[in-house]
Amino acid sequence: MKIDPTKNTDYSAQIAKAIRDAIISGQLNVNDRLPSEAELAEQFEVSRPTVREALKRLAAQSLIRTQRGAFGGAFINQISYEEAHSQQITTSTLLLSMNDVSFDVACEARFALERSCAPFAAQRRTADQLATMRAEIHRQTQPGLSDEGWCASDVTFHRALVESAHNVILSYQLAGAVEAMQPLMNMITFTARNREKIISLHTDIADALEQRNQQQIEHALLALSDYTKNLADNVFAAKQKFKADSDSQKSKA
Amino acid sequence: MKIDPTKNTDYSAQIAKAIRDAIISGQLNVNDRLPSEAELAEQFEVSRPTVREALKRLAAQSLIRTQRGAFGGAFINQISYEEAHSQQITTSTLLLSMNDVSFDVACEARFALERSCAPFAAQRRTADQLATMRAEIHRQTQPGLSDEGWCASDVTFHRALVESAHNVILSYQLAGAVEAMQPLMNMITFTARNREKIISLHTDIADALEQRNQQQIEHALLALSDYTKNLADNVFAAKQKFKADSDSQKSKA
DNA sequence: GCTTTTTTAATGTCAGACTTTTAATTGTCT
DNA sequence: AGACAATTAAAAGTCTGACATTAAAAAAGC
Repeated sequence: MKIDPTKNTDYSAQIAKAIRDAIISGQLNVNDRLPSEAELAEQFEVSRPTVREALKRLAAQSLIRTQRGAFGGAFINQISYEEAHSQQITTSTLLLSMNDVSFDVACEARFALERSCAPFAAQRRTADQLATMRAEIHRQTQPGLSDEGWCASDVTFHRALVESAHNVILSYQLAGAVEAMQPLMNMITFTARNREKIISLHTDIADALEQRNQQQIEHALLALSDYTKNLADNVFAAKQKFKADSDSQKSKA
Repeated sequence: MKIDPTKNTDYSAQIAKAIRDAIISGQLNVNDRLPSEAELAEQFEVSRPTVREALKRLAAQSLIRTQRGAFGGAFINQISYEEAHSQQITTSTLLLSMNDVSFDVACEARFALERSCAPFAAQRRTADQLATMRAEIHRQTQPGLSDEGWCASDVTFHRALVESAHNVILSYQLAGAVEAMQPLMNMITFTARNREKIISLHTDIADALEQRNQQQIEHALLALSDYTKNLADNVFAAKQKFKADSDSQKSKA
């Protein structure tokens, strides 16, 4: 592994790439120890701070972990679902917030993805997940529930649905997608009447799941998607109207 | 923004987190310039190398880009779909390779996710995507096609299907998931007869899409999933048998 | 007014030192 | 011999101060 001084990227970026490639290609295995920073510096013919910058880049992607002290060093990290998940959420959240994705598109994607676990959820759901969903529906009916509490309960409900498919990959992908879209979803405040409607759709989903009726789950999810989109459209239209009104007020004054 | 010297994490990690949080919460906007490394060092009361390590962590996540020269510095990066996509693939690929996920689970997830775009694909597909799919099917019928060529064509085919849903979020999420699972898929080598069957299923999908028949698309995808799972089971069973045979050979000798 | 040169402010890199942490080793006592 | 304490060494973490390289802005020259 060598670096190219003529390339116009940082040494630290090149070194990070070299090590990353070695990990991905399997030359370095989980829990292997990298050479010490001093040794790496010698190997790559750069200074220790440069090596350290490279290692920090890898640490930021959870590719390595470091340990101080004798027999410490940098070790190849076994990436866990949790870590991968949280990284994915950070990335997706930023992507959405920085590229002003329309609510409709996000909402459509969110429920479409969730729909993909319906056939397996219908087959494999356990009493456990069903109980969680019923409990969350009950929480949602409480009149004093705050907006944050409502949203949190919503996430728990939908996560239970996803989990009931009993497929770790699906759970990982969907949980990431759903959670990343949460900030967008939070832009809507739900009135008591809105909540009532959503609770009824949630109940439909839970009932369908209990009866292992795939089609009905999908149908309810689609309805939920449409209803949420509609709600959002109204919210944004109202905002637009408010803005227009205040503008005309200003021009009068 | 200050850091806590009593905490037992690195200063560079703490600084990176502080800046990351400021970006996510919207205190720092796209294309804003961070203070220079020297100024940050002063603000956080650490040395410049420490600040640099923090910045490299952020750069590894494409949260910032740096520019040299006068009036250069670190700027908040607008993360693009492409970048987010490639990051996601790296993460997911590593996750899969390090946690020996069973082929069945991955395969199931892959086609299930793809299924989620069926209703929109049926509605919104254009001649463009259909043409791409037909072209790839044609390529797949060529007898001299290598294994790599086959897989590449497969990816292009399925990506066209996903794109035909015309939903950027779905495209982003699905492309990431599908691509991450490609290494697993590549573990199977397809015989001429296998290919024939898959081509016929691909044709079913393209036909269904042309007729805008959602149900048929989903049906074909499910069939493809089952067929692929079956193939994989046979491949692994054969490997197992081979291993058992060679083991008994050894014990005889 | 346009081009060229100079300045300047920033990142990129280096060398060397010191601090802190941590595990292995060695030593000591029971 | 085994348990506990002191020592040692190797490693990351941090700091200081310097120099190299870039690139934009400002100044100089035409």
